[in-house]
Amino acid sequence: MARVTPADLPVRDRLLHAASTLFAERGFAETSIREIVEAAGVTKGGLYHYFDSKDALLSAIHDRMLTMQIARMNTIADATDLSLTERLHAIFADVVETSIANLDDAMVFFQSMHLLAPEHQARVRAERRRYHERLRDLVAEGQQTGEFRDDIPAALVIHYHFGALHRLGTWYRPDGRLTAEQVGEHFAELLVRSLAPSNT
Amino acid sequence: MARVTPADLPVRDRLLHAASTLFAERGFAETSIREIVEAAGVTKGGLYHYFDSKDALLSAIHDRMLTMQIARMNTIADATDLSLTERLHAIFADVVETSIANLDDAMVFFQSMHLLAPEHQARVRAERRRYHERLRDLVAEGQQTGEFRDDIPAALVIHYHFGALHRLGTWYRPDGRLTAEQVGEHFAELLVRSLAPSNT
Amino acid sequence: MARVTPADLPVRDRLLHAASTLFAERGFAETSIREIVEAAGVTKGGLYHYFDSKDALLSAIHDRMLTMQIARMNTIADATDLSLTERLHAIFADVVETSIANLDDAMVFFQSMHLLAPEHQARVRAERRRYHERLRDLVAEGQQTGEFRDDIPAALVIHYHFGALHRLGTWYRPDGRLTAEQVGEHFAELLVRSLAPSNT
Amino acid sequence: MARVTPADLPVRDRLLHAASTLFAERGFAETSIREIVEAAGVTKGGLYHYFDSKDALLSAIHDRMLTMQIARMNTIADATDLSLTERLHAIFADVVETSIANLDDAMVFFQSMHLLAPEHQARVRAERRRYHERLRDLVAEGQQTGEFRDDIPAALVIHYHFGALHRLGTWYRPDGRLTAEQVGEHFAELLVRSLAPSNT
DNA sequence: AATGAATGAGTCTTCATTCAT
DNA sequence: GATGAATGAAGACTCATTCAT
Repeated sequence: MARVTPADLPVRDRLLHAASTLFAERGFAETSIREIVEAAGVTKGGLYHYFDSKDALLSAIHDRMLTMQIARMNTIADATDLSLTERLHAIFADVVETSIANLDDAMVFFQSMHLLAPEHQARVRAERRRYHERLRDLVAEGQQTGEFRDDIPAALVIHYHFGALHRLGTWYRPDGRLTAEQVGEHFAELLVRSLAPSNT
Repeated sequence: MARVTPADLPVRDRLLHAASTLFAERGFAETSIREIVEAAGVTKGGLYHYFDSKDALLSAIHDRMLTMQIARMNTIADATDLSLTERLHAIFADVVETSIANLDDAMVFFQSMHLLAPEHQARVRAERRRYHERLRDLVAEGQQTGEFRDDIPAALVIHYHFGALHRLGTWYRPDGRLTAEQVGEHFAELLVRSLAPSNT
Repeated sequence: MARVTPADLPVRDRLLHAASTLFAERGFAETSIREIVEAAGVTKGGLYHYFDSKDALLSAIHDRMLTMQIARMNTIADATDLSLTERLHAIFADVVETSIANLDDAMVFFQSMHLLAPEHQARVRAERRRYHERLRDLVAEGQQTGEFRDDIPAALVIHYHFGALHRLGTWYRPDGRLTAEQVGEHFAELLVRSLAPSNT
Repeated sequence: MARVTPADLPVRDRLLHAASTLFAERGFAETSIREIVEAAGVTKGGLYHYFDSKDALLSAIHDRMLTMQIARMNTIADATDLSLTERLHAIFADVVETSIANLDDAMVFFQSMHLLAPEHQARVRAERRRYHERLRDLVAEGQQTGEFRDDIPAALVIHYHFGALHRLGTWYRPDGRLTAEQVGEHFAELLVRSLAPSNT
């Protein structure tokens, strides 16, 4: 009877919350529909009333994250009154903070893209690619202006630093020493410093 | 009848190779024993003659990677004639290169530690922790000597940069523009530069 | 498509009936889940909707018998207006009759206690032991009053006569010469006569 | 490496001994060939050199018991210088003692006749039937002479008392209070007393 | 005589999903 | 909107047996 999910939320949200928690904890394939409905305090039939399939649950979690991340990134990237360094710093610190704030969703998002149903996966991958490309372009722009070192391909730089983000869930603990803000600040610092042109 | 695995290897090696490829491609849970034995050109019973369980297959892959990585890292870390920067650079470039050289094994290793059978997992995690701690200590040492910036916790620095390593498999393609050596060099460069003390 | 089981019973009962028949006929280990569901006219998934495992099916059959036998025995044993001889006679005749009336269940019960899951087995054995002890005490009491011969240990006497009961299924045929009542009467007669004190 | 079987016996006997012990302990179906060869300190191929199949092992155990029991019973039954009561007493005491002396074989013999391969089973059943019929005839003869009560069918009497024999293995312990001789004596006593004509 | 690698049919069980109510 | 009984395909694993050496 243990309810890991707030009982006052609408049924659909309870299901999403339970699914996100369980997928993050043990993985998508290792979580059964039975476990999700039990955690959400709903029956099997109930789940299928709101979601077409187990895949649909996963898709919903992805959509939620993707929409939010794209919007926030674009907002900051559009702030042309800031330097490229400042914008990269702000974007990365922000995505780290919001990922920690929604750690279950974020980990599901980062680690199970390949499990999405093919057609949904294509869409998510496309939007994700655009996200990365926009960041890559910021880096490339800085490399042309001399603000950033230019001896490392911009795309690789983005891959590199987003790797760190994707693994947050394996070591970050909300009750640990560091706040989300601090981690965001540290990560962003490492990112921009790694792009500093050599002194010579 | 499609054989994705060299037919001249001993059966046990064919199985390990097939398992590694498939686990890396679609994940452990998403790969069935049937798929593995078909890829290896062996029967189901044959697999269970060499491995006690699907978990044992995963464990064998982990052991192979773990042993190699620890040995290589220690060798370089012990080279006290090199500066800390040089050693960190060499270690990271090396682990990147060897991970790319054994990309399937490496991705399985990095992404499915949590799926290992409990007792095996404990052992792997312990050795992995020692590995990280040794690297963290190198960073901390450099922070004390002033060789590295000291405003970011050493442990977080290690988590950060190994995140990039863990995600290699999601974007690196052997037939792409960059060789393993180049990626190793770039990654190591980003790592050591990110630790450069501020100029002020 | 051969249905050996009444089609009008609830699914759970059909499964129990089919399992009992097959376990009695060929043994627990020699009966497959597939055979049970085919005999019950149900699908495999259906069985697992009602029973957690093949063991659970066996346990359910045991519980049914155990509960009935204990209740009936206690009722008769409590009838202190009857002599010990009369009570032993009545108890044994009754258990023989009810075992024949539920011959499949009874044979499964008597012959496969050792196959029960450990924790269930412990409970069943404990209750069975109390059952035997109560009967043994009736015999011992009669040995002290002189109603029964006292040159043979009471516990051995019970083991002896219940052996006969346990093997009923190997020779009794409902369509044979003897009714359940007759067998019960004969068995009880042999039991009480074997306890008669010697004439000297 | 635990060898439960005397190492100095010929291989064939080691295998029979190991099989008998394991079949008696956990049942035929629950014992695997692997367990037998490990207990006997032999390889799988070795077993199949001496026995055609798992069934053949079981058959060999049955043959051993059957041959012995028939011979001993006939010897005593032929002793026409003894009364029917004396002969029945002697036969039953003897079969109890020899069953205890070879308890594993005996339990396998009594409890797994139905698992024999069909053609072997037919032969064993036929011989077993003759064995029972000869005993039944002794009882019937005594019923005609008035030495035994005649209100209970002779065949049922035999079924009854051999039931006790078949269950010996479930409660008899070699290290318990009673010797094989004592149990044989007690059992035979219960048998002949149960056949005593009524006093009236 | 003996080995042990290899087979393949068969076992129990899980699970996402459907549908009559 | 919601239930939960029922489905059937698929899963990991076991095991008696064979056969080249």
